[in-house]
Amino acid sequence: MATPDRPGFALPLLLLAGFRTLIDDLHAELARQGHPDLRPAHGFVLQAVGPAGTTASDLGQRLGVSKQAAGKTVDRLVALGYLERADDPADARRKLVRMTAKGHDGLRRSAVVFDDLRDRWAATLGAERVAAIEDDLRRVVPADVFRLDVPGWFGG
Amino acid sequence: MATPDRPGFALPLLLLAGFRTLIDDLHAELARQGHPDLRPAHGFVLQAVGPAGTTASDLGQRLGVSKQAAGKTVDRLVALGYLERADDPADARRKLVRMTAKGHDGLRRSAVVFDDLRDRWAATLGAERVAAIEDDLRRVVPADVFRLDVPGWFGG
DNA sequence: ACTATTTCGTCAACCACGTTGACTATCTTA
DNA sequence: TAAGATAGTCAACGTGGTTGACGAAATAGT
Repeated sequence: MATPDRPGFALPLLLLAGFRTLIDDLHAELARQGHPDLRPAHGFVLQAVGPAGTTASDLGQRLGVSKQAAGKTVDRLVALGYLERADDPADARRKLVRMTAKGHDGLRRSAVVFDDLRDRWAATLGAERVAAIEDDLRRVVPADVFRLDVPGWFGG
Repeated sequence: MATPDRPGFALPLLLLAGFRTLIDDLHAELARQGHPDLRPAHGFVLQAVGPAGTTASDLGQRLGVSKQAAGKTVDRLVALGYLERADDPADARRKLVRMTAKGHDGLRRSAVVFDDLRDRWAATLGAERVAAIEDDLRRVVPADVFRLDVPGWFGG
């Protein structure tokens, strides 16, 4: 991870490397646990769909992409068995997007693995330094970079 | 940036958000400074090409992608005027990939902007906390996640 | 020196993920 | 009821990646 002589280059590179390390470890473990075709982007999507379900347009807004892009991603997740579509009885235009049992399983396992990876970081760095990284990043990241604040997540 | 109740989800999200914030700010500023069509991926590529130039195969290895993917990316950057190809007099198979003056300019400006953004983080968090984030991430990221350690970067 | 192997670049086909524009069907509102 | 906003979809396209195949050129091994 040697970086150029300029100090500013290291920070983005290290943030990306940290993210990629976590994601790579997550998906290696998920593949072992029966979810080999879950891709990095899918976790965000499942999370944005939420336990209550959504529509493609709303999903696009939550993820910050167009409704068409969201629709195509839903297509893929449906083909993989993680999501399903259903008609909205109250609005014939709408198609509700819901997680299947497989979707819930994948998301639940992701959460467990992420907790585990965070513990591993805490074992190396100390719990307070991991918390400090999170606190610092929260202070420096605009509140609207991601709007994945779907209430009720894993609340049970 | 509210995240699910599970603690482990916040860390990857915040690392990604931090990275994206820096990259978005960088490219907004680069667009203002005459490089509107420089994309996030291009900075990594220019950096991997280095002042001495490379070949597409070597570039692919440095970036961890196939030589074909590297070749296509070079095509795009050549079309944009950031890179140029030249025959290797010592090996007729090889085609040297070099940065143009525009390429050097873009990379130099990127470094300046990144330094500036890091200073802005230091103004908010304190210089020692930014340094602590970098140190912590270095300890937890495997050494081979990125091999962009091209010697001599911005050394002159 | 000649064959065998490796390496470099490229072509083709494909996939994931994103974009914009256009269009139909449906719901809302004035 | 006519007009307008919204949901989903189709098509075309761009970008960044993949694998497989292939010719041309360099290198290794008799």
